[in-house]
Amino acid sequence: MELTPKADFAPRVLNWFNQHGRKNLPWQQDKTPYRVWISEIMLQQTQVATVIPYYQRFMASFPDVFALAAAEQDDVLAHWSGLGYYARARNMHKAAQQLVNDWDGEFPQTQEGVCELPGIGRSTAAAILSISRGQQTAILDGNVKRVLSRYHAIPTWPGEKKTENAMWQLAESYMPAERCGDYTQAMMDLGATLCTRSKPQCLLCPLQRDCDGRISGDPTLFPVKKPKKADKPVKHTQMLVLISDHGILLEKRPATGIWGGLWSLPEIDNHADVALETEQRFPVSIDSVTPLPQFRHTFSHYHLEIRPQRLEVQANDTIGEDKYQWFNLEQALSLGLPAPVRTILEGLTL
DNA sequence: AAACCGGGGAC
DNA sequence: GTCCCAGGTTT
Repeated sequence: MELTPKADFAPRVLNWFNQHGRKNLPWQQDKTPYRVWISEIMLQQTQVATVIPYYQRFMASFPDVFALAAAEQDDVLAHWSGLGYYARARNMHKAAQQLVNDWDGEFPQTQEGVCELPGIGRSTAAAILSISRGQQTAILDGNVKRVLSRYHAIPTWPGEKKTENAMWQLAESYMPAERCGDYTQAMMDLGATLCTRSKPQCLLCPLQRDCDGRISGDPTLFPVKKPKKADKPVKHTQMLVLISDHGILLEKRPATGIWGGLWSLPEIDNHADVALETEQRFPVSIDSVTPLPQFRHTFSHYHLEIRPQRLEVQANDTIGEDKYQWFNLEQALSLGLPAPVRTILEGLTL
């Protein structure tokens, strides 16, 4: 995919930011890497209005990376309580300790370095470095993806690797050499306030005159939706867990096809009567039948709903066909088993 | 209920 | 490297 940058992009965005951008949010004062970092993590998951009080409480308790690193995890999580995504708070806490231990509490100077910290990827690293240090590193968050996919009427889903790569290239080519932090902030503001998912305000947009998405007549066609993955068909089966004095009965699968050559449990049609079918197929006498919990196993192109049935039986030590064999549980678990079969056997209490 | 979200982690 | 998930929110 090839996308050609257009002229005069950043100046228009920056000029719009001068007039309409937000400049008085708490994290826009004293823009240290630490303060910008915390704000970016909070803003990844939550809107500005909600974040503000959380941010202020957080900064009051953990004013710098040393305070955060020294804090108890429970205390950090308490300050996060209500924001959700607690893994991000745990990552932040871990990253703070990494910064103190490995970097004397200073953020690395390179994007790659910042990306080493847990919870910080390429885009968040770029936001931190551009806003706090004025470095020329481009972000590509949801806002920027929306702006770029509309401005260029990008016809493919941004989740595709090649689309995403092309968008990163565009993002970097538009990042100016001056006012890098303002530009990053401007792009986020543009996406959040004008170029919104629905009802974009094109008439107020500094990019309207050559925005291919607007010119197409319907900017909300972009970014194009994720292709509906024709949801996988669901198949159903019953697996027989025959248990006798000789162990558990396994069936060797044919060499080719699904689970080729593996030892599996005998299967019967989902609607078949378990006792009837079992007595027809196997020379056994059934003492009891117990349904085990049903569960789903997913393959690349379908789901398999498995209903395991446990049967206590009396039987001879051989079934009469080579492909069937009794194994004790330990032997069975040492075999090559399909994952769902292993799951069933591991959950068995004999 | 369906899309979306950045990063982590499995493969 | 690539794909998919966890754990949420917004539309």
